Amino acid sequence: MPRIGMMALRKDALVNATIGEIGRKGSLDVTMGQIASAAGVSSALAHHYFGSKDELFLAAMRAILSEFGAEARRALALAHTPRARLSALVQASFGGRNFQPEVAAAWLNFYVLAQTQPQAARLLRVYQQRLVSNLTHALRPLCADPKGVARTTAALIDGVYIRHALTEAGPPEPFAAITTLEGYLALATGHSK
Amino acid sequence: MPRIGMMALRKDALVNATIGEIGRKGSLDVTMGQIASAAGVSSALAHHYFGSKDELFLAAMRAILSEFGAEARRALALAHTPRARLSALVQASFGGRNFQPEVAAAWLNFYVLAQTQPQAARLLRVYQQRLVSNLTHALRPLCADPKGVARTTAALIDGVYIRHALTEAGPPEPFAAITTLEGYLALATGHSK
DNA sequence: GTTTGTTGATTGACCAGTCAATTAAAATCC
DNA sequence: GGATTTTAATTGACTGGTCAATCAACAAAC
Repeated sequence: MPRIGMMALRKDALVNATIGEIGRKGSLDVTMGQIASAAGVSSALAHHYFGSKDELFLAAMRAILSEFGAEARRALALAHTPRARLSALVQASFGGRNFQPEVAAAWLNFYVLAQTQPQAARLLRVYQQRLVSNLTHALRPLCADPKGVARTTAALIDGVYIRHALTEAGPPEPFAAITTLEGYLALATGHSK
Repeated sequence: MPRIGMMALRKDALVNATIGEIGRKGSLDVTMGQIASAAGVSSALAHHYFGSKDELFLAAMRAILSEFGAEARRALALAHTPRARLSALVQASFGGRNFQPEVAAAWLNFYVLAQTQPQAARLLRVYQQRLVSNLTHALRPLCADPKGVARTTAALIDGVYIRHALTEAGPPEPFAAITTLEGYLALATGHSK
């Protein structure tokens, strides 16, 4: 079996399995064994590659965060006006794999993890600061208090996102979430999408 | 030792200890032993009165929810205009024991519990529906889309609340939170506080 | 023959829930 | 009012099970 280059493959599979299992179970109370067998390997291998459960969780969190970051950058690149950049950020928050129920549930659990794990807290702070900073930048030409509106927008995104994670609806339904955010932004900037 | 009437006393102490320990630890990963000794009793007694850890958690959740409900009712009773009722609901959300860091942290964890425990999910749904319904009622004479604004307001409350729980600030600082909410409501209704 | 990948078996700790036993207040009876 | 029976309160000790982490060993590619 030992073809070389398995490491990256297995790490990926384990990270995805971690997100999946946390999402499915809706809790951080998943065992290394469950994660490992969801990834098709033994629990010993998960320890071999990640060292500890905490580090595996952090890796999963980093994966989600960087996936969101990539999506945000992609959407921002296509938007050429400040107003369009706002909508791009909203769409990135509520689109793609980021809005699938299991990922949303995992995200909620990472919020909890951040209360115990300093590293998780750091990751979350970076994400939040980047989002607020992006929003502020886009809002600067559009309203009088860009920073305040950006903070409110970020909080609203979190709130809507969490409500979505809780009402474990079957199919992801981002329209309502996006509409809510666009409604607020139209109000706060005076510019509709 | 067996003075009668201990039951209510001990149940209260255990429920408060549960909230306290979950808040302190920032996670549902607290043992019956920790909770019990924080309440000054043995873990066997906690089981004796509550039967299981799940039921103790549910009791703690009910305590938080009903405390919030009481505060909301009290604040609503003092408000005699729709606009004042809105502010009363905001103040109840961000005031009192409800906004103390440990309670906020516990609240966040109950969100997670609601993904596993059907009863916890039910409690949370009831709270959310009541809040949206109260907000809608107050908003009806103030704006064109009371239900939509109510839902947005509820999501914003959740988002702001959770950000507060995460940035484990030392002293509770409700002013910023209330200002954020009042800012949105002024925008959405055209009426400042 | 060395490196990389992989696992089964094991360990050590921890924990929810149970139980039998103990205490002393309260209720009932004479 | 004293004796005794019931009942509430309380705990220490125990159990069955779970799980993260370790380790020694094996397999196959290089």
